[in-house]
Amino acid sequence: MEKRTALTVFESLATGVRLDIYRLLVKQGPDGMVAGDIADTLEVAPNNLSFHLKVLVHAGLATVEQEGRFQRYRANPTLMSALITYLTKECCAGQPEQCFGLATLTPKTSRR
Amino acid sequence: MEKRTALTVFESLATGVRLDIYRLLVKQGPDGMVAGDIADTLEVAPNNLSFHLKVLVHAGLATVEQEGRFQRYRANPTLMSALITYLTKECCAGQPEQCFGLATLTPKTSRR
DNA sequence: TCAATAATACAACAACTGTTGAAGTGTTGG
DNA sequence: CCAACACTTCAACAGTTGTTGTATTATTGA
Repeated sequence: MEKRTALTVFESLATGVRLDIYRLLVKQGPDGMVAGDIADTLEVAPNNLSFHLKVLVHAGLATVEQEGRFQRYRANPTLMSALITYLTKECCAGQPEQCFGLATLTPKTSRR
Repeated sequence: MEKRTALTVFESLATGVRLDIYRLLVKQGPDGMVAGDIADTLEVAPNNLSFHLKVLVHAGLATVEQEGRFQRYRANPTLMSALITYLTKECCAGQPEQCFGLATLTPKTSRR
C-alpha cells in the first residue's frame, strides 16, 4: 500500500460521522444499505450524508450501485484489510516486541 | 477500544507530516529520537514539529521523555496494536469473507 | 552568571473541512 | 405526463487545522 492511500483512509475515517457510516456499512455486509436508510439510521441530513458518502467512495472504502431510484452503498473490506497489513508491516505494530527488538540491532546514529 | 480513541488515532495520522513522524519513530524502536533529529530528518520547522509531536503524544501514539535539554520521543506500538485489533474486530476487516458471510445470515430489514 | 542551544508556547494568518439551505437530476407510480 | 420521491450538487457560511514568525522557558557549557 502507498503512503498516500493510507493517508486517504485515515482522512476518511477521521470524522465521527464517516466512521459511523463505515461501521454501519460493514455491519450490513454484502447487502449494503441505501442512502435513505443510512440517513434515517444515523440521523444525518441527506445532503450531508451524500457529502460524506462521496468521500468514503472516493477513498475506496465504499462502493455505490444504482438500484432504481436508490443508491446502494457497500463497504469495501479489501481496502481495510490492506490498511491493516500496511500498519502491521510498515509500522511494525502487531508484534511490538519483534519490531522494537529488531530496531535495537540496527546501527544507531546519535545526535551530531 | 473506544470509538473515540480510534477516531483520535485516525485524526492524528491523517496528515502527511504526522504519519511521517510516527513511521520514523517506529523505525527507531525503543531508542526513539530527539526532537531536533526528527526536525532535521523530516525537514520541518522546529516549532511546527513541536505542534505535531504534541498531537501525537496527546493521542497516545508517542511518548516524551526529557533527556538533559533534549526531548526524546518514542512511538507507542501498543496503541497501534489496539487499533489493529479494533479494526479487525469492530469492522470485521481481516476476514472479509467470514464477516460478509456472517452478515448474510443476519435478518435483513428492507427499506420501508 | 551569561551566552548559546533545544524546544515549546503564543498569535496571526491562510487554507481546508463540515454543515446548512436551496436548487437540480434522475426515477417511479398514478 | 406529471407529481412525488431519492439523492446529489452547489454556494455560502462557520469552525477547525496547519503554518509561519516571534517570544519564552529551560538546560548546558564556558
